[in-house]
Amino acid sequence: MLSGTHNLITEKFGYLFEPELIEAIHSNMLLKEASAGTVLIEIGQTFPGIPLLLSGSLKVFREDDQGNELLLYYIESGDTCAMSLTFDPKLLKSTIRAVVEEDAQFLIIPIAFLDKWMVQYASWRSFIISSFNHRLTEMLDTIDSLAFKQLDERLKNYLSDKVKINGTTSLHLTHFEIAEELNSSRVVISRLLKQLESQGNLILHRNKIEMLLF
DNA sequence: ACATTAAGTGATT
DNA sequence: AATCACTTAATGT
Repeated sequence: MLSGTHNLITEKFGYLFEPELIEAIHSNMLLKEASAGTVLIEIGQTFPGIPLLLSGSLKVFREDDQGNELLLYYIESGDTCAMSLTFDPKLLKSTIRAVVEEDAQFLIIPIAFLDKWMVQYASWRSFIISSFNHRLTEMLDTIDSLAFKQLDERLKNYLSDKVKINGTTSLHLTHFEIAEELNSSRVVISRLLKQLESQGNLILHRNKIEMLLF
């Protein structure tokens, strides 16, 4: 009973879920791992179930009809993906793309249980509701970042998010990669970064940005 | 030494 | 803020 995965689940979710629920998760889940860069789900694909992230982090993208990517939010360990929380199996087509940011371990829980546990476990119900809440708040942040903030503000937010997510101030990124994620162009990003460098916020290297203030 | 790829820059829209 | 055209710098072969 005390397998490694069981402990892992208890460690991440034990403070939230009652033992019976942990037990139920344990006997119905699929444990998966994926390394950085792996595309977990593409737009239009069907979710096999809902994911619970145990370690690592994911980034979630939206894409417009011309194929432009836009970073929506990050998912960290202990989180689930609110976009996958549909109760109607017919609606389980993904409207987003999820890519592994840092090597990740996660559980897949078949959708059937999502519904069942909602009525069975109070802790599950509040977990689902609070992750909706959490995600909605975060989504509002990105919305007003898009609507009201200039690109240099978005870039600053992007960089400090990276520092937070990766737990390091030394970011291994090219200007081109940043431009893609913010849906801008490489030249513009280079100029803004140069500007931030001259303000003493960071130091630029090839393939690397050292963050000083963030 | 040469090729490739990342980053920097002035000019134009 | 984006794009073009070009330069310069870093890195791999």
